Amino acid sequence: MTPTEILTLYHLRKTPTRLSILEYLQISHLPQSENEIHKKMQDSYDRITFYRTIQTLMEAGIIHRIVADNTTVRYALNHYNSQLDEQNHDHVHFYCTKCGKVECMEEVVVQPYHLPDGYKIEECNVVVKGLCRQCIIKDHDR
Amino acid sequence: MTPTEILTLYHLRKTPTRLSILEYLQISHLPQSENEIHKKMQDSYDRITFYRTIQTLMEAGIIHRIVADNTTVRYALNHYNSQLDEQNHDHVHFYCTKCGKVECMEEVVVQPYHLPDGYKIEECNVVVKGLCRQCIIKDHDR
DNA sequence: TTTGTATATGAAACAATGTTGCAAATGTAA
DNA sequence: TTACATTTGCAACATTGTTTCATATACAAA
Repeated sequence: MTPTEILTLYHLRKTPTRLSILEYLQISHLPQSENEIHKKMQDSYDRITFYRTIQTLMEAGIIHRIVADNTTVRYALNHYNSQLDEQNHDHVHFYCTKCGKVECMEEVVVQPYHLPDGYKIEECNVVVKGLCRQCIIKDHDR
Repeated sequence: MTPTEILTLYHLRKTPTRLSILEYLQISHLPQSENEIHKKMQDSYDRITFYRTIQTLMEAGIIHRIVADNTTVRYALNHYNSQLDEQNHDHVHFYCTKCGKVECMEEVVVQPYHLPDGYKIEECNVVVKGLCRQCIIKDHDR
């Protein structure tokens, strides 16, 4: 689905900032930070617009925010289960403590948690921290 | 264990800022934000010292940081299993999306996750978001 | 194609949080 | 009491989050 098609589907206006962010997230293998998105968009970038665009896309359920750390925030497209036409972002996120890379582990599903009576669970975020393949290899070389 | 005893145990100097933060976290039922700690410490508070004290206490394993959200960071004392004298902060954190409260759910243990070969897991953070008892009750009243 | 209008943008202005370098202050061991 | 390694607090700055409001724009309807 193209960025234009996505915005049409969600009844959102096709503004340049929205289209640019969606385009960039689509071609990105990994979740991207504001800074990384900024670099790609160059001059056409305005922080306030970025901020509001992110809000809009998140509220619509088009993207999700990954908070890996108190200083590490990334954004990624939601993936859809085409059969159910339903959102499927109940996956685990991986954060490499050495290189700072963040990954959506689409195949690793979040376990259900039970809280004491009286709590209502809406969502569950899981961030697994450790070393990625590349960083383990670099470690061995030393 | 008193703050003084904790710092002695970890071979850290007993400075006023460290003692104040530990004292406050000990009497706090819930994890506290920098802002909340700041209010308690009043004039004797310096942001840079706070920042570095938090680093020191976290590195020592005395406290842990809970990142519930990109704008919600709290700190809490680690709890110890007195029998094993070992750290036990592999618990789930709850974040109320209505009142912003954060809780350590000591009794809800983090499920083990398996990542593809090549990843080395060091730590796993779980934040369950939803409504707390009080906010559910308030919701019903409306 | 033009136009009206609800929506989105971007400037200004500010709050909160994270971070480093460095000189002065201080905790603690001798 | 002293010596010194450690810690503090100031200055200075970077990043991120947020609101208000006038202007610009997307797009539906004429």
